[in-house]
Amino acid sequence: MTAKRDLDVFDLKLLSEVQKNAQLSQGELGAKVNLSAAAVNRRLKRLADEGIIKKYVAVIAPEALGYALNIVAQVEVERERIDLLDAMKKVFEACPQVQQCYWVTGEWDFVLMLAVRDMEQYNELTRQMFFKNNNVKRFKTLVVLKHVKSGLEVPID
Amino acid sequence: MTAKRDLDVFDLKLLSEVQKNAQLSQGELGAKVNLSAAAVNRRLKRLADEGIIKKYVAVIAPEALGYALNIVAQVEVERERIDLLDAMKKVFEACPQVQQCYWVTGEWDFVLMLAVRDMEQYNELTRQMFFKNNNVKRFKTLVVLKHVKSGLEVPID
DNA sequence: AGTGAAACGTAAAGATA
DNA sequence: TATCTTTACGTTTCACT
Repeated sequence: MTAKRDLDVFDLKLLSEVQKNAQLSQGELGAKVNLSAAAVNRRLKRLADEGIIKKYVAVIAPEALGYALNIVAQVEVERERIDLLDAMKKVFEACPQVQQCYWVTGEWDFVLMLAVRDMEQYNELTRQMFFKNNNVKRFKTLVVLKHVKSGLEVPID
Repeated sequence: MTAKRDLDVFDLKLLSEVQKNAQLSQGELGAKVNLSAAAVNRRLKRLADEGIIKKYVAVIAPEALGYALNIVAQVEVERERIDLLDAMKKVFEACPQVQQCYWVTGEWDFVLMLAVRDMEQYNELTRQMFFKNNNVKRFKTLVVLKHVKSGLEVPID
């Protein structure tokens, strides 16, 4: 998260590759982008040091762990007092079943993506996070029928 | 995606670690879960072979590439004919700015998470994907003010 | 032309699988 | 033990004097 440098075409190609697949060796990456393994190593290290590569993670199949159900929940709050909002964010953030939570403008205040075992677990979570919280004015549930696309890949032009 | 085996406590701990940080060496992972590096190696390989670990990826800071704006778009379709839906899915899937797309029940048919450079790019995308498509009945835009939480981590009990 | 910074490739050393 | 990563070293390029 340090300097603001311009990324050249090698950096962009490397980022494009590793955000799709971080398992290639630096030698293999080098072959793809026309650089030596050492150059790849230096560039990846630099990109990580600068915070451009935030982390490396394994992506797990949720079904394998019994988390086959995804739900989009939209939440409107009663009052937009900053301390109340912060308290809600903390609750959402701390809940392992909340994979993603966005604070948004528009008709709703929060959009959450949840991964749950089943409807019963979702009902329980709504009780905990929504009904119990008297700053939640209303919420709406959208059940995911199918993942058309899911990832965190950033477009690289 | 082969066998359906029961995951033991070591597997679960390993999955929990690598989905947060896939950069630890197998030796370091072993120290965390009380296993030898070789055992960690065998287990990770097996988890990958079984499709439980789907892939390893680098997570990139979108701002570093000029993608500082996220938008949740909700779409309702005109007709739920399967061929029309499939055509829409293909369009959403193929668009690099669409990070995630879910087919859902309820008030809307699709929920999309977009990463765009600016509002202008979003407007352009709505023209391409929504206005041009006469199976899109209506859509609603929620602009993300803040990422409270974002990831693909599966809860591990 | 001369100097310094940045980045490369090769190759050896060190760490990991 | 084989492979991959990291570092050291000498070389190239380029911007600026």
